[in-house]
Amino acid sequence: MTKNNKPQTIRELSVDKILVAAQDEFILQGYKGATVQSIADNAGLPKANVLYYFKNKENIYQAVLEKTLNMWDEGIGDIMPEDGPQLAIEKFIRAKVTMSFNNPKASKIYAMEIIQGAQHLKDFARTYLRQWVREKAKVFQCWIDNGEMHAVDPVNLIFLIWSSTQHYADFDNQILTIMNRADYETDDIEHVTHFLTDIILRGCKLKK
Amino acid sequence: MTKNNKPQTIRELSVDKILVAAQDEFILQGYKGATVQSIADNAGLPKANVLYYFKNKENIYQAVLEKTLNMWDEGIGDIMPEDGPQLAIEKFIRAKVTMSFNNPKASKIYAMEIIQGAQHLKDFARTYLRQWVREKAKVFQCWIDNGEMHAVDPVNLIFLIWSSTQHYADFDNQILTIMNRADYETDDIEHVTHFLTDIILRGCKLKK
DNA sequence: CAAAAAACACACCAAAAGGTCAAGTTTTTG
DNA sequence: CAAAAACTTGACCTTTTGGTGTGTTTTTTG
Repeated sequence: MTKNNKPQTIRELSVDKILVAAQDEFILQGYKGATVQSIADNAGLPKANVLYYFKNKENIYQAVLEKTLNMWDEGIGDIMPEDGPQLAIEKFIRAKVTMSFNNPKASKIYAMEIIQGAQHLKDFARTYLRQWVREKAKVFQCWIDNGEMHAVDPVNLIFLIWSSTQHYADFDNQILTIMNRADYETDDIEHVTHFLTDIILRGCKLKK
Repeated sequence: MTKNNKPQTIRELSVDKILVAAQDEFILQGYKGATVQSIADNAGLPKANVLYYFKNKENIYQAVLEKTLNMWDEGIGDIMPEDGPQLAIEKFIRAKVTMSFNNPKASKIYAMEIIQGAQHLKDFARTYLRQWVREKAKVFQCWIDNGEMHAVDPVNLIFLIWSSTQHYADFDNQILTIMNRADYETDDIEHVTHFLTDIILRGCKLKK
């Protein structure tokens, strides 16, 4: 990972501005609805300049998707056999909740892509994900076989944790409306993490 | 509800064909990306004919949204005080899971609308939802106060049930890919319902 | 400091798409 | 059965938009 803190080239700086603007635009308008002009405006660049850095709209979107997937990958945490089921589940939930609150946009881009049939997602993402779930499900299965954990379907457990955590990112508008609030606050991360951990751990008989 | 079984007018027939085609198109392409031409093609009508029944694209989308919301409303089941927490939660989960499997498209349309900021949703829908959650949360709170149920945050419990059930509709592509299957089967409804009910009921200390 | 490379930006084009029109045809109705 | 109402449809217009071409300016480099 190139993580030079500040001294960015002019290219890196522009590309970054474009990607940030593009993410917003793609979320708000969808792939087809997003216009290069609008991305350019929000990035503070003329359209031709945007198309100087990215050959075409598809390329911009691919770059946004890639950035999103990297973020997902980094933020997912891990499920390690040595942690044991209780700690592993808690860590996993905490990682996902934190990511949902800190980076809702990444979650939304990804969600829309999947809902719409993953038309732009390369195969590697699909197979990679399947691999990931298989692997982690196996870890849960071990715990179950060892009697460290109640026998719940591991794959559906992963789905449950994904869905319940990502919901706070993808549906933030609806949640805030329902709770009659303008924005999330930092406390919310802890509160939601605690709520979900409590229910799911007890659901797995890992807590009284 | 006008539920004449067969003798539909030519108008009802055409409107229906258009709405079915439009739903698919809006899911696949998003609002801006959907084209009236494509909707017309999939409905088997010329474009001008589609625009004879609906003044413009926005109206088509509003009609699709309305149909979706009605479906949601009918399928949501209810949370009735007299059922008690255990039965009520089970009924609620079953209703939502069933709807997710039987009508994933409605869920997707709704999800996309919310993710994108509910730009086309009338206010009444937002306030209605808030009202609904408030009301049901109050029922849960009563059960908690009466000691019929462990003290879990009712609003987040509703979110948990929504998210975990709708996930099977919105992300069906991803789930099927991961499970290496082509389609859902009828058994899946029962399996998922049982899985979620089991974990969530135990999470609420309503089951051993 | 000059030449080369990178970045910038105006003007333009062709295709796509929303929507209108007007002239038809079919169905309903009195 | 005739008039009216409902429906159908190809042609057309206008706006939007992705993308290009060309020339200019800025930055880097030897």
